[in-house]
Amino acid sequence: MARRNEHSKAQLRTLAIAAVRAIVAEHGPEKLSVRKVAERIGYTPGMLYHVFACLDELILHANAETLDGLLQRMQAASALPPAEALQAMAGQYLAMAREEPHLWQLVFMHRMPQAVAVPAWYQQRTGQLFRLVEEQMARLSAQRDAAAVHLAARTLWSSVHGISVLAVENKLTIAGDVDETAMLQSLIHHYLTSWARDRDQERVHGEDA
Amino acid sequence: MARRNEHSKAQLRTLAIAAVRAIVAEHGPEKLSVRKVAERIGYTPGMLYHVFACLDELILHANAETLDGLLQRMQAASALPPAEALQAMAGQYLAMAREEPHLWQLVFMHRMPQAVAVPAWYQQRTGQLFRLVEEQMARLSAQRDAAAVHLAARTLWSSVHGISVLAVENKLTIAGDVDETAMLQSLIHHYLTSWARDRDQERVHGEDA
DNA sequence: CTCTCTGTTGAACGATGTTCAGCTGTAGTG
DNA sequence: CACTACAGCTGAACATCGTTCAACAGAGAG
Repeated sequence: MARRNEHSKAQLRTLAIAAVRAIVAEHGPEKLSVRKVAERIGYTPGMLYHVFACLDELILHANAETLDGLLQRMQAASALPPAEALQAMAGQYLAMAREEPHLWQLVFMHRMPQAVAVPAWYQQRTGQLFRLVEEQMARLSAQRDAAAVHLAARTLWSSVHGISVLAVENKLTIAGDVDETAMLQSLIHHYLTSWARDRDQERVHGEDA
Repeated sequence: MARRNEHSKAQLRTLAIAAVRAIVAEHGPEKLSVRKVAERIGYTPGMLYHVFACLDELILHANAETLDGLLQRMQAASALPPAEALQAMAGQYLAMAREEPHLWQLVFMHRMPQAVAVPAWYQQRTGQLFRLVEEQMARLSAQRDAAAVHLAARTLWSSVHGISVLAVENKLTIAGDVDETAMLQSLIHHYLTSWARDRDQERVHGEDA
């Protein structure tokens, strides 16, 4: 039974990643297991450890594909005028989260085991997401310095993230329906309106009205 | 060895919840297990199932205490002028997340098993958090209708949540340091500035600049 | 045709959440 | 004070999990 040589190492990786995504998309992240992945691609669990260091690495690769999908859709929106582009990007984030809630739950919930750093190839993806937002913020207010754009982009995108997480996990349905799309629009509209107007915001702290 | 009767059911619950919080605070959420909780309070794992339905219920109670702590600190801030109050509330959120990162990770990461609803007594807590924010938003713009306040409060607090989650999980340290306090201040300042000014925002969608 | 090497297996390990028959102390009854 | 009945708790068991690794078997080289 050993030494089948039906697939190359690269093929096995691709197969395994696809299996992870299929299992999670169909049955949710909590049903994912090494054994189920192996069974789905017709191998034994042990094999996966010749191709991935551990389950976390496999999950990270599956999540990278999800992020790549978002990156693509965000890039498609980046040609619009900045405020519209950011609205569209956030809309794509929410749309993807609604289309494949389980795959996004996998992205959100996954944590590296105890102080083990996220690999560079993965950080590069999340970095790119922020960069796309930064680009639009810079277009919106050209005279702002890089640090201000950096801060504002992270602020805005973390906020979009927060709304999307709670939406995907149905933690907003408490006490009446909420329209997540309206929340994202409200967030971006108001944040950008004030941010673009006010050039010295980084020195302003919350005093009084 | 059976039938010790040293503690009442209520005492056992309190002991177990405290044990969960101690284990998580010391070693992180991933080190939590029914067996460790039982060992810490000098009982066997089986006992816990006479007092809680499952591990998730125990975790939910531990998380409720964390939320209660935040509620208290937020309530203390609610006497300030609205904009300051919201800044202070968000500051408390971040402060608590930094003081007890592991306990907050437990709050953030916990999911109910597959479409099982969060119990009412827990939803009440998260509802209260939103309500405290709503109150301040209402104070800020009295002529806004309830639906607009509802939406804005959820938008703002979900955003605060997003920034705090990413801060606790160190997912913002990608490509240079970020000051989460500055992010929260920026978010609240700009969102409120525009929201309080613009009374017809709910009909405004992201058109062009 | 044989040897070597390597891809793959399958069994094992320790850990997890959860269940439950059964034991053993405590409380109530006579 | 003895006895019974019940309830609190145990401890072993089950199924599952990620991970490891000795051993095997098939492909390619000679």
